[in-house]
Amino acid sequence: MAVPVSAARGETAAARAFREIRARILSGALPAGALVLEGEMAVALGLSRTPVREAMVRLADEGLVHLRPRHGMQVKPLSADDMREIYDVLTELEAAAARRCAERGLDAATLASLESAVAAMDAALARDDLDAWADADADFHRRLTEASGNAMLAAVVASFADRAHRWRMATLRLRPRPDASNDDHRAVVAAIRARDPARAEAIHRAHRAGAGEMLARLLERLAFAGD
Amino acid sequence: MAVPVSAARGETAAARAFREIRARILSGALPAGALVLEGEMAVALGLSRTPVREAMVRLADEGLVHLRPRHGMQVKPLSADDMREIYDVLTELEAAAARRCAERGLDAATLASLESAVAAMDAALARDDLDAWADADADFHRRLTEASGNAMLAAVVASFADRAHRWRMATLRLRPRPDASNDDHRAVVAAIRARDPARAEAIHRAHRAGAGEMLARLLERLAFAGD
DNA sequence: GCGCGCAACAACGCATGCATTAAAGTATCC
DNA sequence: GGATACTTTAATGCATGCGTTGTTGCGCGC
Repeated sequence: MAVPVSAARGETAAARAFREIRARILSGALPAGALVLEGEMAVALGLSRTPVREAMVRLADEGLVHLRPRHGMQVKPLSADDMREIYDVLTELEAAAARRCAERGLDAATLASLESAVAAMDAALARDDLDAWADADADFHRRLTEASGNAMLAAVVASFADRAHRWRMATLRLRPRPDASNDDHRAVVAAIRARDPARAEAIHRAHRAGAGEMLARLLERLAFAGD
Repeated sequence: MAVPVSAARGETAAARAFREIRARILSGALPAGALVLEGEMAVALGLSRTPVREAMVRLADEGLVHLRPRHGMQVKPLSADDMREIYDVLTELEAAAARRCAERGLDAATLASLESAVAAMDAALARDDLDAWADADADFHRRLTEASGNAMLAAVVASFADRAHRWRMATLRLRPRPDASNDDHRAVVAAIRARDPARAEAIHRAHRAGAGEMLARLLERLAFAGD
């Protein structure tokens, strides 16, 4: 069973370890709090400890895990407060991205790509496919930040979205139907198209802040129920 | 000469390598564009390649260097546009931090620590000690973001401040005397003390945006002059 | 019966060696 | 004379081994 998982040609073992461990965390295969030893993961991936160790260091740097010498890598449990911190950062940076898009003005192709992402969200919701909706939603946010023209901002947002990803997925079916989200996104795109920076920023800020607070409260309820 | 530089007790070799290489980059001892092989750095630090390699991976993740297999680690040259991207992120996040400080209200000790940082900037400027001024300035920004109550935001800001650090230092004596900076900081602290979030955010935003644009233009002039 | 100390074990952190591979230099052919 | 192919060299990426260190379990003493 030490089959190298989907061995991409030319990919280094370290990159593969990073990608694979990250995927297992984001998918929930490695649940929050899980302790994984270097040796275990090395065997599981069919590699030696060296590339696995490198991957763990990178994941720790990105905030997904915590390294506890002699105890292994621990998948970081996220508290409601952590979620608020993450969403505060996302709110500020994405709202700024929306404003920048409206200021710069986007070309027709980029605008169309944003609108098609919203359309995908609508379609997913219409058929009650929440997983597809979440994918389309993440896609929209990614395209928006990339369209801002600031690649470093987009990278930070992507990293923070990663950290929150597990919990967004875990609460996907516990939260109200996200019809309002689709409306918000549509309004943001409209504001960008209308070259109205203040409106684009305000709508997106309210959207993210609201979503963050909702998730944080949901986590608080879950933690309470779990006790 | 393979003397382990300031070997802190209990610090792992990898941590030491990371800290030392980072320090050399920030201080300019390793100039932008410099190519350093794993083996060279390992000898220079009196370590083996393994911890050095780990440090290089981390530095690459943090955006300070670029890994070019067979060519070594290259200290990232920063363009004026890179500087604008960095400062845009800093502007958004620090302005948010200032707002949050004013919203939450800071205890007397934290407010005093911010004011003492401004006082240190004043004192440094009064004796024309620009290096001390830059240290005090960095200290102020660090304390402000940490006081925001959002540790993740503070960590991102610190990371981006690192990336810009080399160029701030390089242009320290080419820019106008930063008297206005001190005034801005004083005004931000006053707004926080007065619990005026909008004013705290607006002042700090203008401060960072102005500084970023000045630095970016300075870099453009330098690049032009360097050709 | 409880607490403290010691010993065995296991994971880690690092060094080292090896195979791979890309780059550079050289020689040969056109 | 120039270009191409081959050889050589060297840096990398990874595996492995060893010393260190922290932990856990057991035994002994109180």
